[in-house]
Amino acid sequence: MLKQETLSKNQQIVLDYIEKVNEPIKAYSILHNVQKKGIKAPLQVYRALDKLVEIGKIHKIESRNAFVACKNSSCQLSKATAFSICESCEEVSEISDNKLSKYLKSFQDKAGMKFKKYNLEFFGLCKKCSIK
Amino acid sequence: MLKQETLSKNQQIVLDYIEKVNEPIKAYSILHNVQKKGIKAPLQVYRALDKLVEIGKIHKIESRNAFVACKNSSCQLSKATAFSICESCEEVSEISDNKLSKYLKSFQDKAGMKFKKYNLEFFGLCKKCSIK
DNA sequence: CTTATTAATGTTATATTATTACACAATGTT
DNA sequence: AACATTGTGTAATAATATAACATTAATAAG
Repeated sequence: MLKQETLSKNQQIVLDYIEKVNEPIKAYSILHNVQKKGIKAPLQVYRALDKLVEIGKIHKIESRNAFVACKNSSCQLSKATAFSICESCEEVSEISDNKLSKYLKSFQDKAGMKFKKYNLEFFGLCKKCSIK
Repeated sequence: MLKQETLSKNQQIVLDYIEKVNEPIKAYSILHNVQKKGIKAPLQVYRALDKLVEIGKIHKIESRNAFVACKNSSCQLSKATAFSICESCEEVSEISDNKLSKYLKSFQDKAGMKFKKYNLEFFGLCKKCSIK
């Protein structure tokens, strides 16, 4: 039985906006853009973001302090995320590669510890930027 | 020819402290602890941190906004980092696993893009915390 | 060795990101 | 209805990080 079918008002407003922009966006930028919808304070945004991250609807790009809509239906369960980030134009894409995620999900460290979650961020130059 | 054999005064002070504590530590905590050495302002710490990250002497744990000394001599070249993070006690260890790093260094996304850098953070419970 | 260039420092102020604390309202359960 | 859980609203503040500017130290080039 999957939980949390319905989002609250603020969660839905924030998610709608993040899905609309379709690229990583920062919390205070979200705030500015949803003020017309009645959200007034940072905390209202951060609370919505926390919940949306928790249920896998969005991800946080940790190295950029930015949030992006999830493109990968399986994230809601696995919390296993991978991104490519262009260091020139800051374009970010979510990587969904079965082989990679399989490999990382089953990874054990030298003490045999397994992990229930990971976040991987790759850095380089995207196609456009590498020909400039 | 390897560059940057010698660190500047502030860089050395900050690195010494980070190596001494031997666990992830935050910028303002570093600041408090090196004030007796004459470092007075956040920017002095951040500038040293930037340089130390750049030359691979320390790494930033992005999900925690914290910095830790590098345990892995090859990082200075590769900028390829992996950590395990205990979500209970916040213990962080740098993973050095040849197979993993080889796999990730050669990883290409679906467009064939290769990456010169990555950061991977695994989350779970460490040995101590998992038996509690 | 002196001039040019680059890297580092010192300092103040400020920007950006995120949380605490508290009162209250809506929703779901028993 | 009573209770627990989750979400909201608001103000204040904490924590993290950078901009701008003046100066000094280190390096390298002539």
